Amino acid sequence: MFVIVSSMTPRPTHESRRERPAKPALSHDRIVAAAVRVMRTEGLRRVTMRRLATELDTGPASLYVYVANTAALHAAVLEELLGEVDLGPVAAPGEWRERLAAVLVSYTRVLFAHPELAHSALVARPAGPHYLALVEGVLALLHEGGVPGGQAAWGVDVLLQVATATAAEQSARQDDDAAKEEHHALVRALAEAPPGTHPRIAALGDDLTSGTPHQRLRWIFQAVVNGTSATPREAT
Amino acid sequence: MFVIVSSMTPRPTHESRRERPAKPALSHDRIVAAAVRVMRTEGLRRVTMRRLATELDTGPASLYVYVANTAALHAAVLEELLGEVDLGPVAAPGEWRERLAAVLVSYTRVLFAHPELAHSALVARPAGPHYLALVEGVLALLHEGGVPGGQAAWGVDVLLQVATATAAEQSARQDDDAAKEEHHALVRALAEAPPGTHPRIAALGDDLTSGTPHQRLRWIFQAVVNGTSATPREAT
DNA sequence: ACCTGAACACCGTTCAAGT
DNA sequence: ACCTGAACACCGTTCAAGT
Repeated sequence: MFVIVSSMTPRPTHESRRERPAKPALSHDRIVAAAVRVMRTEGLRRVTMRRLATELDTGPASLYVYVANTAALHAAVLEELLGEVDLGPVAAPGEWRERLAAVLVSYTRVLFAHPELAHSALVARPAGPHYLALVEGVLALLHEGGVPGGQAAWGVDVLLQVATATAAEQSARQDDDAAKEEHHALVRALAEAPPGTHPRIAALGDDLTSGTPHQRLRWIFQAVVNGTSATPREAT
Repeated sequence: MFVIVSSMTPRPTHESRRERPAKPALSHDRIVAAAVRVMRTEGLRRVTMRRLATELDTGPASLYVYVANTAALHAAVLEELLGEVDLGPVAAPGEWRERLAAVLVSYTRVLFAHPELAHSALVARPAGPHYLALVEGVLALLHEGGVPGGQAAWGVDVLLQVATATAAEQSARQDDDAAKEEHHALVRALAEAPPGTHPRIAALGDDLTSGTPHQRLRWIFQAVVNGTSATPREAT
């Protein structure tokens, strides 16, 4: 029995590494996996080179062999998370507009779950397989809806941008007290704008800030899809 | 003559302050003014509590009497900069769509000049007079164009959001080598996507990344205005 | 009330030196 | 080639103590 156990234990390559299990080699994948882990447990704010170095039991300088900088690290985390977007509606039956909205809502839901990530997604667009699959899915649905190619090509960008920006905004408010206060200040400023100098703001009143985030998001998707579908590229 | 000069020199209130001119008292305005100064000369990245404290010849803790945190500071800088947006087209003659596009282009131009600010503008919407004036101007033009109030109320948000996000993205690429490389990676990934799995991306090819930033921006504004104008709120 | 020194708890990134 | 220690040059924010 002793013999069997002994034969199952991998012999360390170097005598000097006998004490603990050999430290697994660093790699881009291992760093990103650690980053996702830290983000889920401590938030993206803690996904720093130094924190990750600690997590991987090394020094911060070592990470620069595999990751160019902090922004690239965050982009890689986003690409990983994008795997959670439900692209099922692309191939499902039903009205194309409804299915497109469903995909975009799924995308925003993923970002909502990770507020700070949405913020970084606005600047650092990922270029990985999950992002490409999302773009392909949106394009397929616009194509099915008869949207001309040139318009779809530019429209997909706007749709994802609007979805990302909305998620970044809403979710920042969700768990940041200062952001919440800032939003209240805007609502108040809009409500108190003098009709003399701000007739349109006064005329619209509460309407400017009406609706739930979900209602607004649905309308925004509809409006951008309609605009994309109806606006020829040569118009300008 | 000696007497005259002497009488023109303001007597210091306290003997102990005689040596140098009295340090002017801190205030929100003085802090924001210093922040704008530092941003123009060193970039928003240097607009930190500590840098500003140095600039104002005090310690970082002192600033917290007037500014809640760094995000609020950046929002105040943005509000200040928004004073540069040209709202002339609002009251000028001409086609309303053209004038609306002109206002939005002016807005993005201001943000383009200060890349990092655009980024922060996506999260921290200012609530100051310059921002209100911009919202009022956009609403006035949508009203002139016969866009129903409810749609204009929600549309103004989308228009400013899309303008801000585009500025943040384009301008980040403008002066950040890493961001430039990231964009190239995306262009490459789109160009190399296999037609088998990504038929729509392959079909559109270069079209996905075609056009100058200005051309794309013009089309985006047109499309969002068209969508806002054509999409009733009860649709969803 | 306003201001501050000092401290706490962190950052990103580079580079020469090691294996 | 890969990895690292150590250093450089910074951060935001709080709090007890002073004026």
